[in-house]
Amino acid sequence: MKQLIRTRIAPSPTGYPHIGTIYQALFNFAYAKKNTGQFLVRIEDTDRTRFVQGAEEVIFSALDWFGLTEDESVRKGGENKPYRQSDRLAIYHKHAQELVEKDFAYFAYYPKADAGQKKVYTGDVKQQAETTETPPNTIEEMIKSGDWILRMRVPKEKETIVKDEIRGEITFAAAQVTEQVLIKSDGYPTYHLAAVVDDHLMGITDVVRGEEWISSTPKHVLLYQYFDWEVPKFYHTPLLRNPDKSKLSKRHGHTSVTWYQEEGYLPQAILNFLSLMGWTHPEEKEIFTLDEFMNVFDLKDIRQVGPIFDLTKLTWMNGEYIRQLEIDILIQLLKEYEVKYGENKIFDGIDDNTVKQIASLAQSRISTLKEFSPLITHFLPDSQFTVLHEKDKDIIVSLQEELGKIIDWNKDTILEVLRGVLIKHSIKMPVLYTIITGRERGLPLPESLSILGRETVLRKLDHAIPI
RNA sequence: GGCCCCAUCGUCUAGCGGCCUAGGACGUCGGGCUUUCAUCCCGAAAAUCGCGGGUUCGAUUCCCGCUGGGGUCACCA
Repeated sequence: MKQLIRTRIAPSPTGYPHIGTIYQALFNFAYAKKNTGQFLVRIEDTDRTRFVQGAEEVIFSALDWFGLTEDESVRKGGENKPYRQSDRLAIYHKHAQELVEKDFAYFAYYPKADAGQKKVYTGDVKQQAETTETPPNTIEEMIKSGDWILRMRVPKEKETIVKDEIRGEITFAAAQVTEQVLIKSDGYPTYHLAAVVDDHLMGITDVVRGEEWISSTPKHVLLYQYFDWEVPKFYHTPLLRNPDKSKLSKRHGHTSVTWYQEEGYLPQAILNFLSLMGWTHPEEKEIFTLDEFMNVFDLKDIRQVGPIFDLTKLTWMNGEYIRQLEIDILIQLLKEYEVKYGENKIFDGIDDNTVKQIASLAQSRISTLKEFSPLITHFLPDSQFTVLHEKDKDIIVSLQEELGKIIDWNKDTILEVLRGVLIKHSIKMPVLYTIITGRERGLPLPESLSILGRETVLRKLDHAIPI
């Protein structure tokens, strides 16, 4: 019988939701769901100095936005609760105590003054400060004192072999594995202890996480051995990169999910794009749904090269998704977007039928929801047709006269009139387009004028007084 | 610096010893359609497969070295 697959992501509530977290969530979610397993979310808030109020909620709403909804978590509950590490302190203490008793961990003296110091790399690991104090006997005593931490022991001679399902076996010499702090002086566990304990207790079978964790995996393997627990399968995915090839960061790229929302990207497009970072569809398809992805993908096929996150290609893909949308859905999305992020109340005072026509014209011309509003400004009731130069006055007059003669007001009759004006004044369409709309590109003119309606167009032309 | 991971067009990538005079996509450039722009269609440029050694009848594909890039060496995750 096949073992039930359980995966997880373990984000820290330290700020906005990171696109890298979504990248991990995608693979974890897809792999679990593909195997009718479960995908859980555990909140790793053991570093209270970096804790950000409200960050937890934003993580969940981001997951919902992408449709990567978990089976178990703080908000969903589940058999393995609690799912927030700060609520599991007693569990970590109990297991840490077990390690102390088995002599797999020891107390090290670290006066409070040293707390929070980032070690400057010197080649030596400073294991503990000089002291004549007697070490504590239990975790409890340690926390009470506040000057001690708990470190794991690492066998001096033995090398540790880590099996990565994507990269194969990786061997680490003992000297490379530091005697990692397990419990900090404030009683909170470090990631290493907490993650191992939780992954085991929560029945995680497959750990899918970023490449940055490879070098600390031997510590984790050692801990599993100390506890005499089965080691889960590890998959280390490549890291998303900035254009300068460094690990994707705020400084050089866009890492916040919020940013993508504000820019008008669609979650399906982002997911599709992300899935192509380090993975290829067997038929080399570029556009596919999350369902299709789950069907055909395999964690083992993930490449090991850190891909550069190319916004240009994402934008193209987003445009593809927008073009595929049913027009009513697109309108719905545009409306929601404008309510949340828009500045112009572009949909006010425009009836549904008109909105539909405008949206249809815009659909092939926008790549993000954000691009819609600037494209249609000339439809706004108080917008004005622009005339930049006195020399164009004659053209405006011709337009007024000729358009005024139209009996059956539609895009074809309008186009015919416009053509006549072009010939009369010996100008080309781009010139006329700019005279009328004040811009060089945008929605097609005959259609736009047709939608605006004869009265409005003539009125606007009236107001188009040369400066 | 030690250790670990990695290395095909500018970018995302296909390739898993001969089908490769290296394929696709984005982007770029040119053309067509056309009422501006876009969509759409057609075409082009773009990788001496990082370099050097092997192994082999034969290497982009296997091995080694070098170089380059990335990650990691916290009482952060």
